[in-house]
Amino acid sequence: MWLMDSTETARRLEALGNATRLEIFRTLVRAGPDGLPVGEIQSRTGTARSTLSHHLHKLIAVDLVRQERDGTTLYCHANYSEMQATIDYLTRECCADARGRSCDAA
Amino acid sequence: MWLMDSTETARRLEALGNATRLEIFRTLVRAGPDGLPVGEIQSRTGTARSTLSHHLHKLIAVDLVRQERDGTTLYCHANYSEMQATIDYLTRECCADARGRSCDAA
DNA sequence: ACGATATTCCGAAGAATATCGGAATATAGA
DNA sequence: TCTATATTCCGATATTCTTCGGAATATCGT
Repeated sequence: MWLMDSTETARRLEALGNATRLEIFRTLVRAGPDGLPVGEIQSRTGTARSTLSHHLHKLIAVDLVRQERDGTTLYCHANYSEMQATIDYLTRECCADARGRSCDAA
Repeated sequence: MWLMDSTETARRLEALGNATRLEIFRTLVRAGPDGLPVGEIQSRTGTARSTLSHHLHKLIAVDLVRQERDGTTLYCHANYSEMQATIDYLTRECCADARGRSCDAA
């Protein structure tokens, strides 16, 4: 099993650490594996098209979102497994002390 | 049980979404509940004092870190329960689709 | 090829961030 | 009170981010 490193995690948290992008990502996650066209994200979140494109690219750059073209429309999907890997990192590295005691067990 | 909201989560992810701050936070988490003096974090992470102070305040502002004075030294502690609440938010809102299916179950 | 639709790229303005060295502040001990 | 130590605040710079409107690009159906 591949374990994420600190730098990559920071890059992903930075990507999610913006209210607009977190909302975009949540929208994609809720949409399920089939994803959503960019235009649909646009109308659901009310983000300007160019701004949305910019934010999507930030999420794509850290592999939390993927795009797939179908004709003229681009479908965006949340990358569930990479998101899970990120959460796993946080649980493992940011939630347990040196003795491996988890913070929710305290 | 209090559930975090999207805005607060974004603010926390932004705080952790910087390689230097993530390293600082990890250092505090590993140190355990007793925490560490600022000077100790400084020598462990090699961050310049003023920079470290700046970053610590960002973490404190989102309640992921707490400080407590003992004489001339300030002890910093990771706030485990708020970190856990943040991870819970991610698991709940960013890792399960509309039917509540979790991404690690896929 | 043309028109309609979907999306991205360009350029730009303003705001926020990361980082540092050095000055200022607070506390303890002699 | 004086000195030493611990930490924060100040000011400054270079970089990056957010956001937008409009132009450019890609694809489809006719």
